Amino acid sequence: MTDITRRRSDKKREAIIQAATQAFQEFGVNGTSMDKLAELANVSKRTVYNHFSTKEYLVMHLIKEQWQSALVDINAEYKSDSPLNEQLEELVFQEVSFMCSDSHLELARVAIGHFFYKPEKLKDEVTQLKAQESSLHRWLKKAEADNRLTFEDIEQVVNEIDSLIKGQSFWPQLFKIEDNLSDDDKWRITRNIVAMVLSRYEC
Amino acid sequence: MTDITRRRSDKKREAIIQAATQAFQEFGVNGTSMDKLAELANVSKRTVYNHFSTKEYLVMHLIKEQWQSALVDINAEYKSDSPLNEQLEELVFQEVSFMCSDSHLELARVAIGHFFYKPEKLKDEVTQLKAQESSLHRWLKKAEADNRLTFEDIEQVVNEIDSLIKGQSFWPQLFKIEDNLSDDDKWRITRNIVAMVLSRYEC
DNA sequence: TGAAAAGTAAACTGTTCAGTGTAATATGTG
DNA sequence: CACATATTACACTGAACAGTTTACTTTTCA
Repeated sequence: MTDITRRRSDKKREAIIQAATQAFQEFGVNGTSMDKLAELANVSKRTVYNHFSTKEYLVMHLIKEQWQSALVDINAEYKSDSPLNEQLEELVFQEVSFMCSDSHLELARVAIGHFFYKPEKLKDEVTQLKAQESSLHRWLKKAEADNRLTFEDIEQVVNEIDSLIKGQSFWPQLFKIEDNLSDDDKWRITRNIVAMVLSRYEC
Repeated sequence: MTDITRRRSDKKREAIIQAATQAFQEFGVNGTSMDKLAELANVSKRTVYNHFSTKEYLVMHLIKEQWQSALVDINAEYKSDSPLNEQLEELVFQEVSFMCSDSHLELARVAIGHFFYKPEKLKDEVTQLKAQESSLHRWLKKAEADNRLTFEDIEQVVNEIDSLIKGQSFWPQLFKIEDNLSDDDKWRITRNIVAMVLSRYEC
């Protein structure tokens, strides 16, 4: 198989993925027939099936692919010589931005539409997502060890911060109840969250 | 039409509603065929259609019916001679209990399953739900007028509290990621939320 | 008891849709 | 050119499913 052949094939494949990504978000997996999809991708239905043997494979491929591209490493080293609010704002802003990013929302929409009535499967996938959230975890631990924050249950704190982030930058956007956030919005939300957290847990 | 006739008819109707409620939660609206439903209700398919002329009518009936039964009036009068934390805890506890009640979760599951890819319709329904949330609103306003709380944007505060409540007593339960909450859990969550809010906004 | 109301079983219609089979065509390689 | 690989058009299968029709039975009640 040569480069050029592969290139044509890859273009078709790309078109399928492109169309599927968009259609699944807009109409849902169930609302998108393979015929419709092929038409949107400007590709014959048979070609779709040559690349993805079943609809389920296509869906799973998309979810995993988008997961990869959505997974931006959020990292913020704890610094004992820098103000807490600045550091935490930096971290929370990254989380807020990630949560309301198109790539993450799109992924969440497809995944939820696909898994909503398959809670066992959903649980597995969510477990993976949780790995993502350990950066905040680590930062809080170090700040506590450094005697600048005090709390009893770190899981509780992470939960609270997570709730504040998602409640303002994820759930409303997921259901298209609220518009996308501007950078100003994100910073405003971030500052309020940090102010709240520090007023409660700062020593 | 006499009482007894109505009684047989009503029993059938009740069985249909009962079966639909359960099946829609478990398998989703799309995952529940009218044949399956009739079988689960121990009723002929035709009888289902005699009571509900289309599947859509049945779905909407259920959503509205459950909405009614779920809508417990949450009320807490602001009292200037009573500690803020006690009052707010009472109020937040009511909201937490409502959010993670079976009736509310069931409603949310059916509604989200039904509306997930119809954002326009969803928006309408959510607007109605928001009326529910004005009790917290009123309480906060009075506490501020009484100079015991200070904040700039009340919407912001309501949003934050709402996020904290739902992030711990609604979303995880909705997706069956977390088990139902015990009363102890609810109080623990409530106390933490109130402590956080007051540490930030109490004068 | 007999008429009206409600329910039942089962076959049927029409549509949507995932997935397949096939024969023809296009594209690129050696 | 000859060969291999991809793509296409399109007809087809088989299943699921919303909603209907029909011929028949049960329940209620005047």
